[in-house]
Amino acid sequence: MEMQLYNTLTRKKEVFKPIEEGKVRMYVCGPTVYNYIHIGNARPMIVFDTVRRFFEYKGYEVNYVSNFTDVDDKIIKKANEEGVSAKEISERYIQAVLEDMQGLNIKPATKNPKATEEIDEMLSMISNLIEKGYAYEKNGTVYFRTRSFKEYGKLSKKNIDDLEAGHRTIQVVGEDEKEDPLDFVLWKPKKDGEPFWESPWGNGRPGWHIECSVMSKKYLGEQIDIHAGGEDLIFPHHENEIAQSEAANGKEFAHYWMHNGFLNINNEKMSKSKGNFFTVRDIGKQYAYDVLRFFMLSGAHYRMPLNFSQDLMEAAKSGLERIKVAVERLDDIAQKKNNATITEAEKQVETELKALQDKFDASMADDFNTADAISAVFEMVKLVNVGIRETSDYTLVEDAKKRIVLLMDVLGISVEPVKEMLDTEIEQLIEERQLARKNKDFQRADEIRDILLDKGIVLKDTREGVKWTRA
RNA sequence: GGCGACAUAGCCAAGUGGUAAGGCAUGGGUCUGCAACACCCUGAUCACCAGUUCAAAUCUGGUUGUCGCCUCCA
Repeated sequence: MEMQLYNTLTRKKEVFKPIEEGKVRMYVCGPTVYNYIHIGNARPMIVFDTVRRFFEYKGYEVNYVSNFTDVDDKIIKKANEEGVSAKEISERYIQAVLEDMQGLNIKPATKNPKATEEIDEMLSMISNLIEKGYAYEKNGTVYFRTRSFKEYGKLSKKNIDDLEAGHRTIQVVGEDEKEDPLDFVLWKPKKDGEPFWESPWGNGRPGWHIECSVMSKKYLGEQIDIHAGGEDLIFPHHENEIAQSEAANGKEFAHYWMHNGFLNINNEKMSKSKGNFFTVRDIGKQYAYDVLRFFMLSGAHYRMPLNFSQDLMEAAKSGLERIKVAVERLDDIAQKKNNATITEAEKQVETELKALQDKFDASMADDFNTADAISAVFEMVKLVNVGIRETSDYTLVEDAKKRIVLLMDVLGISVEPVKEMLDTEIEQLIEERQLARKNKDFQRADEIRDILLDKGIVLKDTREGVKWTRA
């Protein structure tokens, strides 16, 4: 199947053609680890993990690299505030990010390089850029000579002269020593109390942009298929990466640039000052992580802005529940292992399920239209709710269930019913209640239901028998 | 000032030339001892104006409105 994805570089949807047949090399800019990640950080993680899962579902082997920026002004600031080392801060939050990602069902990357562990390669690329005349050193700082890279601005579609005009009013430290205000830092000298590494230009640390160029090259090669991140990274981060990598390697860096839209809170940009700043953990206290993931994938196309609110999360929660309940029902019916003849109507259900899976695939293959793909899943749900009965042959039922579970897995959401053993005490109470109901002793039956409710067990008398959930 | 995006039912949202997917909510119904859950059914001519076309939400031009980037930021 041909896959199309929107390439920021060309501002068009393009047919995906991998560098190496059957393989995808993708790099996703990861977080700077100075705090717990917020739900805005979670969007690219979820979106691009889903991109990866779809490629894998289609048989591609994906080499997925995503970095941790573990040396940075914000990390150092936080370390100073707490009176601990920068390393302690970054390690603490890398651990936290990994936990959050696991909660969000984000597949572990093939490699999560850390900037501080790749310093040698950074020095080497910087030296290379200096040798080729693309960079220069002044008082311990190495700058990239922006105008020397002729294609600068090709990703963000910025005119280099407009940029310079815009910058004129902004005085940055070190501005005077730059050859050109547009030049950006590859290596900066250490200040007191900052972590540093030795370099030919004195002790210091790398600039932000060079990290990704280096880590991408080391783990994926000089040319990669997809480079992804939030849309705010287009300029200057990704523009600078292109300049560095293409100047150093002499070939096109990434074929496809993918960017996700921003997440807003109640239609406003999330910021600490507005008090609408939520970490993934904050939300996790109120909603299951899969609800957040479902919300991100169903609420809007990945390139569009996505609004976050309590109401929208509630809607996502209800919608996901609908899918889960349908799968649970199929699972219950399948357990019965009915052997029955498959009716014409049921054959039709199978045919339509197959068609809906094709619809799902087509939507995903069209620039990862997850919202549209999810609508196909909902159509499957309705189809099986109506078309599959208690007495249906179990092979049919299992097939239907597997299909829905599979597609939801592509989206990184597990809808497989979780089988939990009830405590024997609770089990006995439920049995006793069933007996009471049978004898029409409804007073006792309700009493038992209340007892269980106190323990957080909600009973549901469904057509398939008594079910329970934890409140 | 430069670059760009968006405007579809109460809400979210898909759809880029052939006559409006899906979800949430609402209302109606089925099931049930009751309740809860669940399930089924239920709604829009697509910001506005002009144009192209046999045909436009979908293309072109304009208007209005909302938003993003241009500075650390997913």
